[in-house]
Formats: sequence, structure tokens, C-alpha cells
Amino acid sequence: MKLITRNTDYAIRALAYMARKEDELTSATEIVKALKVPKQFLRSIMQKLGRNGFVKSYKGIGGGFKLSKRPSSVYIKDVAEAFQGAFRLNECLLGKSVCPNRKCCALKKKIDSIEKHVVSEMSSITVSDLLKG
Amino acid sequence: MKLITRNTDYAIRALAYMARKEDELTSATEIVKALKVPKQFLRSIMQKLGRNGFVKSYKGIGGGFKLSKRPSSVYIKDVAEAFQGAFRLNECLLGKSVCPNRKCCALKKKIDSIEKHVVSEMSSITVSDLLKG
DNA sequence: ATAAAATGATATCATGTTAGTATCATATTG
DNA sequence: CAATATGATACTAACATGATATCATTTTAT
Repeated sequence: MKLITRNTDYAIRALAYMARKEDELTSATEIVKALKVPKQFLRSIMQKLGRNGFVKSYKGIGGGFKLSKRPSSVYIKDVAEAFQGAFRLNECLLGKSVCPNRKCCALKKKIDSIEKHVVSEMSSITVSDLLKG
Repeated sequence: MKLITRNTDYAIRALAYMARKEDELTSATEIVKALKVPKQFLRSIMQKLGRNGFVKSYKGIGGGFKLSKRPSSVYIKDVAEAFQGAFRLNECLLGKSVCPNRKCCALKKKIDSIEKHVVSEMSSITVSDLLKG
């Protein structure tokens, strides 16, 4: 039960890598070399980051990507949700046809509260928090 | 990203069902009817509950299962771990060959702390807490 | 004895998700 | 116009989860 999947992980690393270079353009090729991750996989991730407004892209020789927001306003939670969908920890508890007391079920309440905690914690950390190391 | 999977869910329901019947023996067939879940799937779950010491089993006509511990001492966390393995939320962050500052990485720290919270919350609820509804 | 009803062990199949690859189209620069 | 980027999209592979099928063994009742 992993909290973030590999594509999210790569996305975050790529964003952090770009953040270190300030406003410079960074190509997928360069990120692949720096992070040692599979090229096509990273490319698809970069494209998704583009579609989701995290980066701007520039085609052609000398092209590449750059952040479209300040690193301090890019929340890890939002990156994760772009790749994994919303955090829904209760996903697999059965519906009320099987569990009639779903509404007041102590376990469901507990998992709901854990979910709130996860979301709030993941919302409390940004790409810029990852640059210190 | 579900916190508990379906087999864990069924296992918990089965334990709760048995808990309501106190010390009576309960067959898989009966549980299947009560919970409306697939028979063979539940049987495999019951067998696992047996191997993991949550229930005792009795073969033959009139046989079945009963809890081997008081419901108030059966923690949901332990049931979940029997079926899903330990809660390891950091599972998919890459090793240090890719991420050199893994030790002090803010994201890793954050996820570790979330994991502690999850484990502690799942350890604070038992089968007997589910019987109220 | 033996049939019925239960669990034990195990192997298999089906489906969905994640991880990763391949290809072609399009844009930009020199 | 060639080289080097990204955009879009389709596909494959591996793994995890959910579910099923079978046969062996044990127990009880007749």
C-alpha cells in the first residue's frame, strides 16, 4: 500500500530538478540523464505535467520544460493527485448493500479521519521543501 | 490507493459476525450467506485467519470456526497486516542510488510520519468496536 | 463401513493497475 | 531541410488483487 506511485515519484523529482535551475529550460533528455530513469516513461510524465499546468513546454532544438509556478506553491498533494487521482482511502469498503451500518461504521469513520490527515499532510509540503538536501 | 483491500474487509466482517455469536461455532457456509460474499474466496480468507491465529477451526459435520481471542483484543491493524503485509507507505520512493539525499529528504520524512499515524490509528480500533452498529 | 458436511492445501484463472516502450506527428532552430 | 525538441497515442509486460476449482482429510451420524 504505497502512498505515492512511481510516476508521481519521478514527477516530483523532475519538478525539484527543474526548480534548482530556476527559470532555465530543461529538456527531458537532461532530466533522464540526471535522474537515471527510463526515457519514454519520463517523457510521458513530463507531458502529463504539461497538461496539468505544472510546467510549460517549448518544442524544437533548445526546447524543453520549465516550471509554470513558484516551487513554493506546488503542493506534493496536487502532483500526486494528478497522477493517482484523489486520495480515497475508503475505496474498498463495500457499499451499503453488504454493510448496512456503513454510515455509522466505526472503521469507516476511522479511515475517513486517516484520509483527512493524509491529505492535510501532503498539502503541507511543496516542491521547494525538497530542495534543502 | 485503498487502505484496506477486499480480503481484509471480508475478514474483518467475518470476525465481527462471529464476535456477535459469542462462542458458538460458525461455518463458512453460514458466513457466506450472511455477508453475501463469494464462497471460495471467503473460505480461503477463513483458512488464512486460521493460520494466523485469529480463529480456531473444527472439521466435519457441525464444524466451523470460532474466535481464538476476545474481540476487544483483535486489532484491525493486525488483521490488515495479515492479509496485506505491513503498512509501508514509503514503498515506492526510490532507493539511494537514485535519490542521494534519501535520509534527510523532507518527503520521505513526511510519509514516514503519515505511516506512523496510520499504524497508530489502525491499532486503536478492534473488532469489538465494530459491533455497536 | 460409509455418506455427508465441514475445513486444509493448492493450483489456477480473470481482471485491473502500474510500469515501461514504441511510433509517428508537429514545432522550432540553425 | 536536417536535427532536436515535445504532443499524442497505442501498445506491451509485470504484478497484485479478486475469485474459482479441486482434491485431500477430518468428523459425525446413521
